[in-house]
Amino acid sequence: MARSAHTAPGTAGTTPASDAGEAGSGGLRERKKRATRQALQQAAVRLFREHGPGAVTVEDICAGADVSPRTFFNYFTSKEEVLVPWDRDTIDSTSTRVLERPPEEEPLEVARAVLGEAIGTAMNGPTWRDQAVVLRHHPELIEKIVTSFRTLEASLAEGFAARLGRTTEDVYVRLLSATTITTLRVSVQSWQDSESDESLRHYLDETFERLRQGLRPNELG
Amino acid sequence: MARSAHTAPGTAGTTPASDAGEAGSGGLRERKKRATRQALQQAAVRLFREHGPGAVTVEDICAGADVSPRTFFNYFTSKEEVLVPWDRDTIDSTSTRVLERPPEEEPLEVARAVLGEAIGTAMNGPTWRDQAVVLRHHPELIEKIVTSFRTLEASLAEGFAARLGRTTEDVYVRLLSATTITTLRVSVQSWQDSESDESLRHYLDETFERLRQGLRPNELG
DNA sequence: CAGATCGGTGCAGCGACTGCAAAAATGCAA
DNA sequence: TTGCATTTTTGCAGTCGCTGCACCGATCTG
Repeated sequence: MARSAHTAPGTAGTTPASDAGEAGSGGLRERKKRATRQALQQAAVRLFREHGPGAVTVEDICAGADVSPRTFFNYFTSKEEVLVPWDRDTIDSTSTRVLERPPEEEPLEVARAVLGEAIGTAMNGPTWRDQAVVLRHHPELIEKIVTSFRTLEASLAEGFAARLGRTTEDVYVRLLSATTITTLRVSVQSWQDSESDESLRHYLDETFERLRQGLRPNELG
Repeated sequence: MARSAHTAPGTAGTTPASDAGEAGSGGLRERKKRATRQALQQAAVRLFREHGPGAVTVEDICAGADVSPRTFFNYFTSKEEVLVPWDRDTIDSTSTRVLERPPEEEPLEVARAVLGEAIGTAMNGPTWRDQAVVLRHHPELIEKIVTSFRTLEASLAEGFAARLGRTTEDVYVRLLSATTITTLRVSVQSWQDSESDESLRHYLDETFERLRQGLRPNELG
């Protein structure tokens, strides 16, 4: 979510001098918070996968994670938010990653690279596989987490605005950000639906190449 | 909504031999249903605009439309669905409109024409202006009606699949449908946000031209 | 160890949304 | 007009997502 309504126990200040690493850094509180969040997410995704999201209540999830139902909403603003594949760090770093790409690189190429990284990071998360299964079997849920796509889009737009010397309200910046995020969505979905074992990379390459050619119906498949 | 969960009093069978016109055609039932639906929508949009969507309950809306609260959900599946700018007819006809475009026309051009018609129809609706105001002041609500964009996208995809001799699962068909819907969204939003009195048509032309050029950062603005 | 801070919890409540079955409105034909 | 079938409206009761608030206990800081 863009700006969460809660005090959002997790997000206030990043740990001081935190190595961008992964180990159990930070104080005891930090670690416990991470543990709680992860427990909730894993319990939720597992239950979603087993019984279908509609049949799982927040109460069930919290029972599975061994916390109070009230606590769930200290971490997620909605039941379905546990399915969001990228975390705040990924989203925030997106705008700077756009800036760090080689200056001569074309915008489309920048987007492909940066979004490729983002989804790659997501795929390394502990719940990616289950999240993907759930979303594939219940495509309606994608609508519920569309907000997370928009925050990524916004971060991307920030990066492009800075990179191109324009504003985030600029039509070209908006169009670029919005269509490439959409392209990411299409790529992931096509990849998930495919029986073949083509890599996601393959789909990303195809879709972005199509975009680059102005969506003309030409040669390939 | 794609398939509404309800018996959906409105949608079962279109009036037999209904002229695609607009007058109060059909039997008494048909007319009353249309009236009820419109009363609900107008009351809702007006209240949303006056007090903000968060401060308006379904009960309020139904009081304004003089029907039982239960009835609201016979017509809309969620409170926010009253903000959807296109109706079922528009969505359904989209796929055939795609097929009816001149055969030599390029896909992008087809999309621009068909979506331009769709949004044009929407703008002629009695609640368009207020809907636009509400959505402009409360962009979060767009997420709530994203499903309606997806149904339009699906209809578009059907048309392109037929037109191009491919399937709706084809990556190119998906990409084409998804990105052009996104482009429509960007155009409308930019148009709404602009102070100038450029026509929506102007924004549609610019964004689709950008798309056609492979989203390259060139000359213009 | 004392006080400040912060996450976890219970509670009480609002409001969206649903299924069900009775009631009212409408359509149709005798 | 009357009777019957069909469709829409309504009330009711209930589930569940989600929130504000106030309290408690764990953690941190000095």
